Amino acid sequence: MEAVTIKEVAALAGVSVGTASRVLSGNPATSADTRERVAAAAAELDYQPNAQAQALRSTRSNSLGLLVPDVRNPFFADLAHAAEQAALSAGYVTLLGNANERNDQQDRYLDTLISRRVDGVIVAPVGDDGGRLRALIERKVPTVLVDRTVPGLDLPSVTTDSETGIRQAVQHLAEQGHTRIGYISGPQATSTGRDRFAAFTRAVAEAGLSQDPDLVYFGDYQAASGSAGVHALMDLTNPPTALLAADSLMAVGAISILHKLGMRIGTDIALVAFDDIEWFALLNPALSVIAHSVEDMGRIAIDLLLQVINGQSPESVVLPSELIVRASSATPIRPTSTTEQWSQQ
Amino acid sequence: MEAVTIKEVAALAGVSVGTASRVLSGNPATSADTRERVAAAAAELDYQPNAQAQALRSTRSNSLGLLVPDVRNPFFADLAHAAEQAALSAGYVTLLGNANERNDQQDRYLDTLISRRVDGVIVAPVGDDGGRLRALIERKVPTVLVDRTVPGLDLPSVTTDSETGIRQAVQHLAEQGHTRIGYISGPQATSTGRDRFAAFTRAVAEAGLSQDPDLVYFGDYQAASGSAGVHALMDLTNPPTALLAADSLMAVGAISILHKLGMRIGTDIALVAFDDIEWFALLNPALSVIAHSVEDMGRIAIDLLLQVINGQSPESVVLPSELIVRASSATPIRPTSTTEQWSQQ
DNA sequence: CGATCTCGTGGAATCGTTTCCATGGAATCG
DNA sequence: CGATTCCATGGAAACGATTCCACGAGATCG
Repeated sequence: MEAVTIKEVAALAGVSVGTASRVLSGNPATSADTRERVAAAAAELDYQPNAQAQALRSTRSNSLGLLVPDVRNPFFADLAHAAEQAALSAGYVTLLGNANERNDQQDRYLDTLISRRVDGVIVAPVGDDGGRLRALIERKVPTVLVDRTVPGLDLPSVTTDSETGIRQAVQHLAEQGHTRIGYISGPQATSTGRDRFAAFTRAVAEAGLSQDPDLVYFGDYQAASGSAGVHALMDLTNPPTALLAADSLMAVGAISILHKLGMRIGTDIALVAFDDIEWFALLNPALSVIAHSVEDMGRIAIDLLLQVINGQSPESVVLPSELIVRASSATPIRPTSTTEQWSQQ
Repeated sequence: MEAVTIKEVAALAGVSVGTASRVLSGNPATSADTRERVAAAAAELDYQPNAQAQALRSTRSNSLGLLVPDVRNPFFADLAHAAEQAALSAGYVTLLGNANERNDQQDRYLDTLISRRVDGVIVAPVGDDGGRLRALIERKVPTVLVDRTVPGLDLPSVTTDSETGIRQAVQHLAEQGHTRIGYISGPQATSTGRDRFAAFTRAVAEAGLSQDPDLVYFGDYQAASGSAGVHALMDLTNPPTALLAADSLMAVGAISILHKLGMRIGTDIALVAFDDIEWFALLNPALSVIAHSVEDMGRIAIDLLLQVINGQSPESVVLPSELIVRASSATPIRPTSTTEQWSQQ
C-alpha cells in the first residue's frame, strides 16, 4: 500500500499542508492561484485523503454500521441494499455485519462498530436481552432498530404493523372455508415473533375459527423449522387445511416438505407467507403473501438515523402490511368426508 | 458518542499511557501487577480502542473491502456471506460495497476503499476496462478478483470453470432429443459472459446441434433481460425446445415469462440455469442447474487475499462446475412435426 | 500618511494510539 | 562491593489530517 499524503500534495503545489488542506476541504480563504495549483497537484498524484486521519481529527467517520441477522435471508439482503443506497446518497459508507442469528456474533460486531467509531448504527436485533446494544446506548452512539425491537430499550425504530396483514390473511382464509389454520410462528424471543403470534391469535378468535393450541408450531425463522412445522401440524389427528408461515425462510421450508409429501399447494392445502419475496410470485402456484415494503424500511431507517445523528429525537415509524392473494390460497376448500369441522363455503 | 480513551484507562490504573498500551497489546514487558491493574481499569471503563488511531499509527486497519455487483442477487449474497465469515475468523471486518452493476458506483466505492486504507480488497468486477481498479494496483493494494476477471489486469482470481458444466448441460439436453437449444447469454463485457458463451458454442458444435445464431440472446444478468430473451427466442419461426440461462436472475425472468405464456417448464420446454440457488429446487418443476460452490469461492478468495497481504503471489484458482438434473429438463422431447411443440397436450 | 482592516498563508497544536529511547532501581556477576 | 545487565516504566515522537492563531502585505479609511 503506497499512500499519497497531503504533505506530498502540498510540496508539489509549493504551499504548506495547512493551505493544501484548506483548498481540498473547500475553505474559501484561499486565492484562486493556490486553489488551482493544489487541485492540479492532487489530481497529478491521484491523492485520496486518509479517512482514518480525518476521522481521528474530526470525530466523524462518515460511516454507518448495519447489523442484520442473516444476509442470505432475501428480506435482509433487500433491506441491506435499500439502506446502503440511502446511506450512500447521504454521503455515508455502510459497514455491513452479519450476526448469523447468534447473540455472540452480534455482540462481537457491535464492539467492532464502537471501536471503528461509526457515526451511527442500524440494528435488526437478534435475541431479547439487548446484550452489547446497551453499550451503544451508554456511549450515546446514535442507534436505530429496524424490523425488530428489544423490550426495555428506548430507541427509535422502524417496524411493520403485522396486525393488519395477518388479520386480512386469516379473514381471507376463513372466507375460503378454512376453519383450522396452522400457524408456523417465529421465535417468541423476537418482537416480530411475539407480535405476529399475538395478531394471529386475535384474528382467529375474531373470525370464530378453531383456537386449538396444537395448530401453532414455534419455529426459529430458519427454513428447517418450516419443514418441521409442517410435519408437526400434518401429523395431527385433525390437521389444518391452511397454513400461515411467519417469515419467508420458514415458508420455503414448508413448501419443500409439502412437495415431498405430495401435497398440492393451493389445492390440497392453502399457504400464505409473511414477507413478500420476488420469487414467491414465480412459484407454481404463486404464493399468497403478507407484503411490507423493505425499501421503505431501509430508507426510513437511514432517515431516522440521520436525524438522531443531528441531535433530534425522531418518533418510531410503523409501516403497514397488506395481504396479496395469489393462487396458493385462492381455491375455496372442497367439502370432504373425512373431517367435517368446516362448513362448506 | 462518548468515547473512553486509553488516557483514562491509564489514569485509573495509575500508570502512563505507554504502559497501558503495552498491557493492552499484550507486550510482555510488563509486570504482573500493572497488567492486572490496567486490565481491571479497562474492564471497569468498558474501554474500546479507537480503531482509527490504531490504524493511523500502525498502517493496518484489519478491514477488508468486498465489492459485489449486486447484493440482492442470491449468488452474490451467498458469496458475501461466505467471504465475510472467512474474513471474520481471520480477524478482519468486511466493508461490503454494492456496485449496482454500474461502473461509476464501482469506481466510487473503490476510491472509498482506498481512502479508508483497507488492508485488501476482493472485487467481482463490473465492466471490462478496469476503471479505478488500476488505481488499486498502482498503490499496491492487495486485491483479488472473484467470479469475474478483467482482461489486462494481472491479479489473482477465483473463478468457475463454466466449460464442464455447460458441456454436460448441452449433452444432457441433446440426449433428451433437443436439437435447438436457446441460450440466454450474459453480457459480453464480462468475462463470465464471454466464457460461458464460448463454452456453449463449442458444446453445441461438438454435440452436432443447431448453431443457428438466432438461438442466442444477449442479456445483462438481470431478471428483465431473461424475460426479454424468452420473448425473442420464442418469436422465432423455428423456436428452441430447450433453454439455457447464463445466470440465476435471468432464469428467474425466463420462468416468470414462461408462466405468463402458459408454457409448462419441463414439458413444453426444457430449462437449465447457471448458478445453483437453494430455491431453484423448490420450484415446480424443480429446476436443473449448473452448480458451482459459492462457499468455496468466498473462502478461497479470502485465503488468496491473505496470502497477497503477506507478500506472497498466489496462483489463481479455478473451481469446477457440474450439472444437476432435475425435473425442468428431465422429460425427453416428443417427436413433433410442427414448430409448436409445446402446444400439444 | 499613519492607523486599521482584510485576507491569504505558514506554523503549530491536536485527535488516540503505538513504539522508541532514556531512566533508574533491582538483580547479578566478578 | 563496584560494575554491569536487566527490566519495567515514563516521556515523547510519530502517523495524516484539520483548525486555530499569528503574521505580513495590501487595501481602505479618516
